[in-house]
Formats: sequence, C-alpha cells, structure tokens
Amino acid sequence: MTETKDENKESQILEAAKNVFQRKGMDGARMQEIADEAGINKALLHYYYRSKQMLFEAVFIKAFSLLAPQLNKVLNDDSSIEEKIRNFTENYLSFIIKHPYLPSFILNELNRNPDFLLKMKANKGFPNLDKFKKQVNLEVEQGILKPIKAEQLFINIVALNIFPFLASPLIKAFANVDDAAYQQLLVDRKTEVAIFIIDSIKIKS
Amino acid sequence: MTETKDENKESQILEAAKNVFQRKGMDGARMQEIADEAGINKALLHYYYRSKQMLFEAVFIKAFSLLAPQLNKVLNDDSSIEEKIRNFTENYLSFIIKHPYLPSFILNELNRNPDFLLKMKANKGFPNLDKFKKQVNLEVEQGILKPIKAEQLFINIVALNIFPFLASPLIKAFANVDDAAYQQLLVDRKTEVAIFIIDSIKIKS
DNA sequence: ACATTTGTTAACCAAATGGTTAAACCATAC
DNA sequence: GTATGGTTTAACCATTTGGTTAACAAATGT
Repeated sequence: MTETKDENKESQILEAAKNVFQRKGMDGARMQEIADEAGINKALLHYYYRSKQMLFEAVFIKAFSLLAPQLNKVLNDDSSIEEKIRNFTENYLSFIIKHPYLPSFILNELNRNPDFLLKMKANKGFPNLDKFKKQVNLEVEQGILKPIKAEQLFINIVALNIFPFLASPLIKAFANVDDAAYQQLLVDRKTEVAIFIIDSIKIKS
Repeated sequence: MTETKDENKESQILEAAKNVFQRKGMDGARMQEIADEAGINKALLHYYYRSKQMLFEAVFIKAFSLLAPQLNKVLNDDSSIEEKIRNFTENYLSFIIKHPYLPSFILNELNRNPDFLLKMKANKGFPNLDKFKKQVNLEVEQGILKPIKAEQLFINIVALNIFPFLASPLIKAFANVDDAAYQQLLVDRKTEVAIFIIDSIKIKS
C-alpha cells in the first residue's frame, strides 16, 4: 500500500514489523500480526530474524539511524546558530511530518531500555554537541546571543520541534481542534518555532 | 518505602499497580509483578479490581486527575500571561520532578488509546484553553505581546516544560551529562524556561 | 537429469499469562 | 461458641504467544 514494492522478503518483513512495532510498541506487538501484515507465515519471520527481540532491534536501529544523522548534520555544519535553528526546524519538522510515529516510538523504547543507547553511541554519526556548544558559547561572548547554556538551548530546540508529535491526542483535546486543524498547526510551526526561538535568544542590534 | 503506610489494601494495590504500570506500560506490566510489589496474592488483585484493564484504568484516571487540574488552575486564574508562564513553569516543573514517570506514562497510553480522552473530557475540570486564548489575543492587541496564536504558545509552554522528562535518556546521551548533571539542568529550567518564553513573546517597553 | 541449498508452510510445543475456583481464614454479631 | 460475612490463598484452567520441527517447494549448481 505504501512503498517497498517487493524487492526482497527481508525488507518487506522489516516494513511490516516497523508498522506494527510503531503502533503497538515492543510489548504490544505480536509476531503473528507482523506476519499477517507482511503476508507471510509466522515461521518465516523466525527464519529471517531469529527472534522477536532481534527483529525489534533491526527495526529500532533502522529508525534511529534515520533520525539521528540528520540531527548531527545540522549541528555540525558551518552556519551560525541562528541559521542552524532555522534549518533544523524546517528540515526536522518536514521529516517528522512524514514519519509521525518515529519520535514516540524511539523515545518510548529508549525509556524502556536505556542500554540501547550504549550500542548506538558506538556508531560513529552518533549526535554530538561539542561543536554546537563551542559555537553557542562563542556567540554569547560576541554579544550575538543572550547568555544561555548550550544544553538548555538544545533541549529547547528539540522540545519545540518534537513534542507536538508526542502529545498530539492530548493537545488536540485541550485545544479543541480537529485533525485537519492540528495538521495545519504543525505546518505553521515550520516557521513559527524558529521565530519563537530566535526572538528569545538573539540580541537585537 | 514511599508513602501509603497500610491504610487499606485497595490503595496499597493501586500504589503498586501505579509503579509497575508506569515502569512497564499497560502491555508490559504483569499482574503477578503487581501482586508481588503489593505483597499479596494475584487472586486478590482480581478480587478488588476485576480485570487488568479495570485496574489499569483506575491507575490511569488517578494519574490524569493529578496532572490535569493543576494545568487548568494556572490557565484559568486571573494573572497576566507573563505571570501564568512563570507560575506554570515553576509549579509544573516542581511537580513533575517529584513524579518523573507521569508524563511519559500518560502520553504513551493516550497514544495507544486516544478514546480514553473522551471519558476524560466528560469530567469537569478537564483543561480548557478558552480563557487563555482570549487573554493572549487581548494582550497581543494591547501591544504587550508579539503576535502569536494562543494554541502555538500553549504548545510551546507545555513542550518546554514536559519534554525533558520524555526524552531524558536521549538527551543525557547527546549532551553527554550524567544523572546528577541532568537533574541540575532540570532544576535550572524552573526559572530558565519562563525567561526563555517571555523573552521571546514580550514586547520590550 | 539430479543433488544441494534456500525459501516457505502447517502443525506442533512449552512457557507465560490473565483469570477462576474452592477452600481456608478471620473478624464481628448473635 | 458458632454462624455469617468479607478477605486471602494455593491450585487450577484456558488461551495466547514466541518459537520449533519436519516436510515440502523452488531455485541453483553441476
């Protein structure tokens, strides 16, 4: 129905597993349901991926590898902090709007099992704040930015971008908006969020 | 170990259930584990709360009822938007630091089953943005605040306050800080977040 | 042609799990 | 004391679930 026509069974299974795991989480997912969604026999799952745990890890690592490098890319390019914020907000929101379950999936499973991160950290391409930190400190000294700790700024940027995807049912209920209106709010945020952050931290000249 | 000495079995069970459900989620939780944590027989769980589903709903509703009214209180008092932001940030962060699993638990389970919100919405005391919206619009007209939609501002406030509790393992890994340092970051946010928001939206005189 | 490896399936299995039952326990009332 | 009602437990049950097996089909190599 979506993509991955039929290349090979392996990625066809992975696609089905991704859908089920992201909907139900590791604990809620059933191997039978994944098999059904992939249109194959349950035993075949175990033929390709030995166990539920291994299938899950394959899905998780793929999802994480999709999300993390983008973050890294923006953090480590040569633009100013202001540009970084604009780029990140624009790119990341566009990306997540296409994969709305990703953030929730990844954060949940990391909470469930933080040790995962140890495996991930080994990979190079694992996001790293060093350059961003130096840059923030420098721009603060130069009087471009108001004093703020790089870590706090980083949390704020990520929070403003990702949170609406973690809490959509709740926000929809509180703000009394329907799906279409919420979708529009999200699109608006592609520019709104960057403005919001920059207005907060930039010293006007 | 914590509170609820021994009042009655019912709340003793609820306390144990809360702990297990918040750690493991509905799907990951086991009735046996809840029974063990409550120091009772598994059959007794079913004696007090007929099924896992009912026990879960009792826990969930209690958690939600703890979180929601606070939000409502701040939104609907008579202070200015600026004061509301300060109050909310200060109060909510203090509260959540004491119950760090709550946000993750509630958001997860709502994503898993958004229909829950219909039940919740029936309760009076369910948070409502009407007053907040009017107030934002008014202060924008009066030139106190820069133009911003109330919904977006609301999302931003909640995101900045809650997100660090949803993503703690991830942020710790990215920012390379240990538990103690992270705890300190959270405490700092009690004032930092309010400043960050107000700097962004307030028109300087 | 045929042997060998790879892919696929239906049937099966053992463990885990939510839930039930029937008996025991223990207060309080008579 | 013992009848009565709620409380608690050990043992049990049916179903679900992850995983295996053994047979079969389809490629692939020779």
